[in-house]
Amino acid sequence: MPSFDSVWLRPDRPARDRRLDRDRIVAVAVELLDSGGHGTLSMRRVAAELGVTAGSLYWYVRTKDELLELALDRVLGEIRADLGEPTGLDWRSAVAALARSHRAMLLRHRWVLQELGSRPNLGPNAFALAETGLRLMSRAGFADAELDAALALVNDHVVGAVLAELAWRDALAGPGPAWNEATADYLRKAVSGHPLLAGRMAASTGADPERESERRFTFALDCLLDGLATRVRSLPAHDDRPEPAA
Amino acid sequence: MPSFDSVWLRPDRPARDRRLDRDRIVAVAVELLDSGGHGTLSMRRVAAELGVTAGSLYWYVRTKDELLELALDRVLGEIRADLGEPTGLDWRSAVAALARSHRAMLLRHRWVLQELGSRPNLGPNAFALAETGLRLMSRAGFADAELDAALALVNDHVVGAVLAELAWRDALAGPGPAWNEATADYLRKAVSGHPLLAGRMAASTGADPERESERRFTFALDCLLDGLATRVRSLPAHDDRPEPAA
DNA sequence: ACCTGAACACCGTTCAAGT
DNA sequence: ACCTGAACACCGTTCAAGT
Repeated sequence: MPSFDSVWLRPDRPARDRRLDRDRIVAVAVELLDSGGHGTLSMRRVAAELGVTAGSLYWYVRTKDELLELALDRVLGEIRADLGEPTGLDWRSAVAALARSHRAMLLRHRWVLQELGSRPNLGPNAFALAETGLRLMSRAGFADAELDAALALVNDHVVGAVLAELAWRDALAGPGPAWNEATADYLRKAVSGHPLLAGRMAASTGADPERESERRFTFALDCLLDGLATRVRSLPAHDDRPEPAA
Repeated sequence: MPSFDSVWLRPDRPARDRRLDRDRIVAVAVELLDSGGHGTLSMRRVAAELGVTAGSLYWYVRTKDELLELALDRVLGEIRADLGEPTGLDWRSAVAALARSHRAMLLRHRWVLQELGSRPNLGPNAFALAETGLRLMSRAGFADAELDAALALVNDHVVGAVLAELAWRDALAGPGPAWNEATADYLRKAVSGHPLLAGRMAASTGADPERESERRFTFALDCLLDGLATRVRSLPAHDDRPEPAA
């Protein structure tokens, strides 16, 4: 157990005569991650991109892991926070819009999912995003323990769905140049004992994977919101003042 | 784009006078991953554990990534496949049992989630698991496009929920020795503009995180199954013969 | 205060050479 | 056929020394 000493406890150093700051470093890191995933991110490469030596980064950031933490929070800021304010949308539409914005961000930055599971997320944008979600669920009529359970239901599904989507995206792009005869043979044999799976695979070959993903996401979202809706009517309409502290 | 040349296309070499095989290598890899995550898995370490040099592993496995693929499929085999056979359970209970078994595996092997998103999963246990899930959903009354959408809904939620759970597990263990005053200060300030979040955090301090996770998982599962149930009655009861091929 | 340059202890992977 | 041993091209991180 490392002693609890998060990046968020140590603010950026005040500017003086230097050539670096956290902001520029994080920007380069996000760029590298976007361009080629974790494989293309190294301290040496970030430094090179900034015209500097690797060691100098450690003046601003304690470890590579901290840099990833900062990068994660930065892209979390891309999710629509305006949905927290009253928008005139009914709660289902608002929750769906937040989920779609969340999903879009995860698809833009494919490396983010690897980060989400590895540590608690203590950046300001993470907190702001959570509050936005809680606001929507609160307006929907949830409170107390059900408030975060309802939000988690939607958030967790977005994350899980995009994870699966990313894993299969390239493969489902269909018989590209990489699909040789041996691959087809293996797949045939692998599903031979699995009739339902074979049926689904046959039915989905040739389908546009992007549209397919959209369809599934919409189906899932509808299911989730239906499930939530049955639990909502028991509660009176609820405004978004803070709950009394415990 | 690497040409498509999965591990699953190249069977293990026939046994002769050798000291290694895929099985032993994968077993050691899983052990190392379980004990300390990705950080403790290296080709050199696996080799050392087997009394061998790193280079020799490459006789059985093309890359470290392939080794991870094999390790993933191995632990996928720990999920209850017996639920695919008729059990006498109603479909909700059967789906719930599969989801719980899935979740338990992910919690036992915390490194698995990192693998799930990184590539399509072509191992035999992955296919068998998919067929099991499809069987349950088919018995529930789903067919065609809704068959895999329904399964994905449940699977994706399990994955997303465990991801979030693992991220927060240690932190929510509460004010351990690592929680110094600075951390508390930071958290207070960070949630100060977020009343709903502050309320939830206050309400959850001191709660047993394991029980809390269980509660949320159950809530979510109930929601999902309710959502699915409303879509199921329109279809006649359905046996699990293969669908006609396309 | 900020950055360099060199070093340390690791990696994954390749490949001649041994048996 | 199977494994060794050395090498290559990288890593993250540390730290004296420079400015």
